[in-house]
Amino acid sequence: MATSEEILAAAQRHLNIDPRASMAVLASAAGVGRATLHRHFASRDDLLHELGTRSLDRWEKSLDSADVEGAAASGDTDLISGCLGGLLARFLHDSDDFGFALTDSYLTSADDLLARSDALVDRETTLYTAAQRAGVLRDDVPPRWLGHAVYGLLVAAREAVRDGDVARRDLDAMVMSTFLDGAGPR
Amino acid sequence: MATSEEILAAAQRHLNIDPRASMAVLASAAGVGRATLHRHFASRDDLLHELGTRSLDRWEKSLDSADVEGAAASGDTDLISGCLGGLLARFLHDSDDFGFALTDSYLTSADDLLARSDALVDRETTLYTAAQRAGVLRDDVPPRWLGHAVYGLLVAAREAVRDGDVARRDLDAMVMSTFLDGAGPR
DNA sequence: TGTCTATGAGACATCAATGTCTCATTCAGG
DNA sequence: CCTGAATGAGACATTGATGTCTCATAGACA
Repeated sequence: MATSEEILAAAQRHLNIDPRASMAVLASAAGVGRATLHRHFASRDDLLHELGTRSLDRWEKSLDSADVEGAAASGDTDLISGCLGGLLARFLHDSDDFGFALTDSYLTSADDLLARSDALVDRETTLYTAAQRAGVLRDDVPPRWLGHAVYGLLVAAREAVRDGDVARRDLDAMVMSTFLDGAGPR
Repeated sequence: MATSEEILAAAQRHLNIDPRASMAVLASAAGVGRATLHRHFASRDDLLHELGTRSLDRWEKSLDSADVEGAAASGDTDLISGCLGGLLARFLHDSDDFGFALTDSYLTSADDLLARSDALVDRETTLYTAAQRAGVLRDDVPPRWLGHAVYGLLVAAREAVRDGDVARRDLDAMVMSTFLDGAGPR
């Protein structure tokens, strides 16, 4: 008996390969009849919305776990620095599961998801701003650009692993180092 | 009388907003009847394939104009450095028009486009490898990772401008500086 | 064993998009 | 003013996906 969780997990896994998979494909990917899939999720939008929500849940949880607000308020260099590193590692870990959500336009389609996403961006921006003040990140660029850069590197990391150009175990350090120090000579 | 060029331009423009636009939508976006659109491009795949080809043409042209092979072969620090800067500026310029091709799965769908893309990646990797040897880029990461990082920053740049977080005129310098020096303190 | 629930298979209607075709109109060039 | 080519509007058949529904069955549990 397949639970909704198992179906979601299978759908997630398969959408990472083919983001446009039909309900029929997703059903068989979950080893479940199409009717059963519809019993768990009335429509494709329902399914996508649930996955989008969980993706945002992860994101939010990462911000919580890293105690973004605490680090930002402290103004402490080491604390902020560690917070950034932890956050990036969490993001990379999450993108293993929810990578497809990075570039696909699910989040853009639903207003409520979009609103939540904006709120999370704001929380994250708080940290970048504090990091700039504390001298952990450069302050000659808009803090939001730093957020975009992190996002871009997550996309890059996903593709790099997918293409086999970088081993997963090297990823965290490589992305963090590229983000902080860039690609210029050591 | 709309030329194929005008139709392609309109389609390109509109696909940057809505990558899933139907033929009917693309036709009216071009100010043209649906039948006329089909007279110019027999199928949607035809249209997408043509746009994908032109996107790759631009990419290839950028590599040509920057004389990637020449710079790589020279081994000269300044030459390679200038080549990299020029290349990045061209990429950013191209992404104004072909940005949708960055994340959408058109290139992945057609084998011939994919093959061309791979070949261009190889050419680009040549430059990164040479840049590492010449001390222009760090050599403690795989050269292909540098390619992915550039790609990721292009995606980031596109979103940053789209969201109004970075002015277009600041983009070239910001992306280049972020790529080379990272986000760490100045 | 008997019952009850969830399931899979599949039929069915619907819908949106695609690609083809026809026909009347328009418009440029002779 | 003609003529002919290109166009727009729209009809049409087809396809693929969606969502609903029915029914027989397998399996859990009393």
